Amino acid sequence: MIDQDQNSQNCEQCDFSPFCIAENKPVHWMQENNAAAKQQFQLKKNEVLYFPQNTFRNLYAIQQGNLKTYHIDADGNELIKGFYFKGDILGFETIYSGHYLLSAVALTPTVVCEIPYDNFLELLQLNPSLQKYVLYLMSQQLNAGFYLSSVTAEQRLAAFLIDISLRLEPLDTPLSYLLPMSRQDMGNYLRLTAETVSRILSQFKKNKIIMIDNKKIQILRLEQLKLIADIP
Amino acid sequence: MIDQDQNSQNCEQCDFSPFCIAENKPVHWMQENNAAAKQQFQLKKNEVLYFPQNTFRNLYAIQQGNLKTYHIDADGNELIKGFYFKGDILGFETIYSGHYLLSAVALTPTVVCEIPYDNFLELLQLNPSLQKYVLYLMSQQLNAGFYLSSVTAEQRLAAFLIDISLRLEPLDTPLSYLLPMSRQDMGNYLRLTAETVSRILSQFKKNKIIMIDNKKIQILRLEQLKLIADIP
DNA sequence: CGCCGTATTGAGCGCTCTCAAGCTAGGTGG
DNA sequence: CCACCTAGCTTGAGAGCGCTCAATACGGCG
Repeated sequence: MIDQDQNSQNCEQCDFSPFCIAENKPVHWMQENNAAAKQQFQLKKNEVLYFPQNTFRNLYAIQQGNLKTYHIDADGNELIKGFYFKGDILGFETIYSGHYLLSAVALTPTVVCEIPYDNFLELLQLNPSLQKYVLYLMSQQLNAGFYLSSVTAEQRLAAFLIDISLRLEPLDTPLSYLLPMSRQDMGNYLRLTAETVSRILSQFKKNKIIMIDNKKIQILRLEQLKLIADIP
Repeated sequence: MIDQDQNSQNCEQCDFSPFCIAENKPVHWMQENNAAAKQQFQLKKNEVLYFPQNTFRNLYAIQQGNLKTYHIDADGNELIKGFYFKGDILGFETIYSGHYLLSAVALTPTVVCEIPYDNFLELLQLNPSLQKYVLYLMSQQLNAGFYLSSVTAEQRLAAFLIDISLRLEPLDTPLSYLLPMSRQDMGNYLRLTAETVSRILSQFKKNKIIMIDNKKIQILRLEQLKLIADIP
């Protein structure tokens, strides 16, 4: 829970304020919770938002920060299903199963707004433009990680760097940003080992396609990277 | 276009009859098209439903048959994004981009019903239970092919065989069905070559985990297959 | 400043790919 | 009806990409 001022400040910029701000009177959940801040959570790095097998009740809108969703396979490998950044909605994939199939964990300090699914449905019914937006978001998530089907490690990693650059907020320079996840996380998402990720990043750096120093990265030759990634 | 009798016969069993049958009077599209059959298409094997870059206007409900969606990468490889069977809806992933990003092709003789997206939105707004069902379907598609993140070829193929068995209609015997796609298609979906698919199927057969004769397959030891696939 | 998780780099191995040669099944035409 | 024909499937041998294991370097945080 965070203080009211910080909350309302954030909410004005949030695409999902209709879910949180009491403009939409008919939602009984709003009436029971006269302060929207009550639905907001702050997560520290590595803190868990939900576990698999938790009963599905809420979607989560990311106000600030970054999360990953993953599950652990029989051999103990962490298989990352997706990364979620500011403005993304978490939990759509859970609707059909009724419980969370994955764990969701904060990669950095993160603020999320909890949206009870029942209210979500109600609000969609009342608000056609919001409904259209949600279909848009879900459609976008259906296309997430399309590059995972690429054959080589280089292709997938190149496409990944471009994907992240479009979804994260840039630093000072265009196409420069901070990777919120570890090499291991990148590998667990791209089906590569951390070593392979590191090796290919070094190779991109050597070829002056990117500048990289630990988490800080800048794409120097976007066209070249797109060529490798096989993205138009 | 097919004859009225055959059409209405099919529609009664279809979850999406609300989109097609004139029970829902307010949809002006229904009023302009007094015969639902006009929206139905028959596709022969290998016939194309839509191409990439075609403007997105319609969703497609599969009445009968099987399709694949794919795109061709820079090296000419066909990368298959998904297989779609009877009862599935095609086109959700296209909502956000405004045009079809993939090609959709029939694997076998197929019947689809065309659902104009504008009418779809209208109908969702009028029909809360349908809206819930659509969210359910999209959520399901978000989880499709979760096993593609598995590491080994055996894992992915084992999971694939189980997935398909659950989505296709069984033949005479439980867990026996006809694979609607080629070895090459399976490989293009699972990121394997046709040779590797063939080799592993032969190996499963040798180990009496499955019975397989060309397209006809029967799962003999489901538990064993689940173990390999790392599925609970 | 020292610790420990994370990242980098190297050497060797193995799974899957490539290339190639038979084999099978289903469709076509004589 | 059967011989052919072709696309798809199977199987084998060898090569290469990415993995495993290992050692070193870095960097964030106490």
